[in-house]
Amino acid sequence: MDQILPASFYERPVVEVARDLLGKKLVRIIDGRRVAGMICETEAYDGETDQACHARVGRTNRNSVMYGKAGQAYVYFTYGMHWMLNCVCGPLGYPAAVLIRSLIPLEGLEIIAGRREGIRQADWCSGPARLTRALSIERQCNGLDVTVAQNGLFLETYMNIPDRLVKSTPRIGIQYAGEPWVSLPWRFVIQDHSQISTS
DNA sequence: TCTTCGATTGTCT
DNA sequence: GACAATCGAAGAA
Repeated sequence: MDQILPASFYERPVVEVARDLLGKKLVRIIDGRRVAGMICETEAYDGETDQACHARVGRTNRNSVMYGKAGQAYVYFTYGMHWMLNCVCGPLGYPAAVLIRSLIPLEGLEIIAGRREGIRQADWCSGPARLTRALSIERQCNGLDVTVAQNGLFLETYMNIPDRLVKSTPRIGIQYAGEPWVSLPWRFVIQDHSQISTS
């Protein structure tokens, strides 16, 4: 049986957590029903020194959740229309989070289909703003504890992804950050996920 | 108060 | 491949 990831999972260096989040299941309860997908792409954002991280400007009202306890959702609005989902990591008071960039839909497909009408299934959750749209994740999810089921947003164990199937690359959309931040291999993707079998 | 711009996406050429 | 959409956060004035 799949288990909810505990706070201790997130209380580690954010780059490690980003790697280990691959193959986990993101679960959202919508109208009492499970809607879920396997995480296949993540990015790590690490502290105030990381010039790509929102915390580079220090603590603000927007990014304050990142400074809080590991295992919370940091959900923010950008480009005037998109919501992004992150998981807060590391020790209390240290701003770090993992951006969830894509999912493979697994449960509640008919609900996702309704929310992503007219879009082909391969693109339902293949982007950070697409998956929040598909799973109905918006402002009200900011700060939620994702280590308990009662908030309707949590992560579960699912598959273990071996290193040979994990690819790391520079992060997307952060050209403004400058070196070394634009080049750090802090984006993780599952390579060729058709090869993976359930364990 | 005013200006700039973004951890993106969908549409149009 | 290029670009408009769209609005709140952050910083300057």
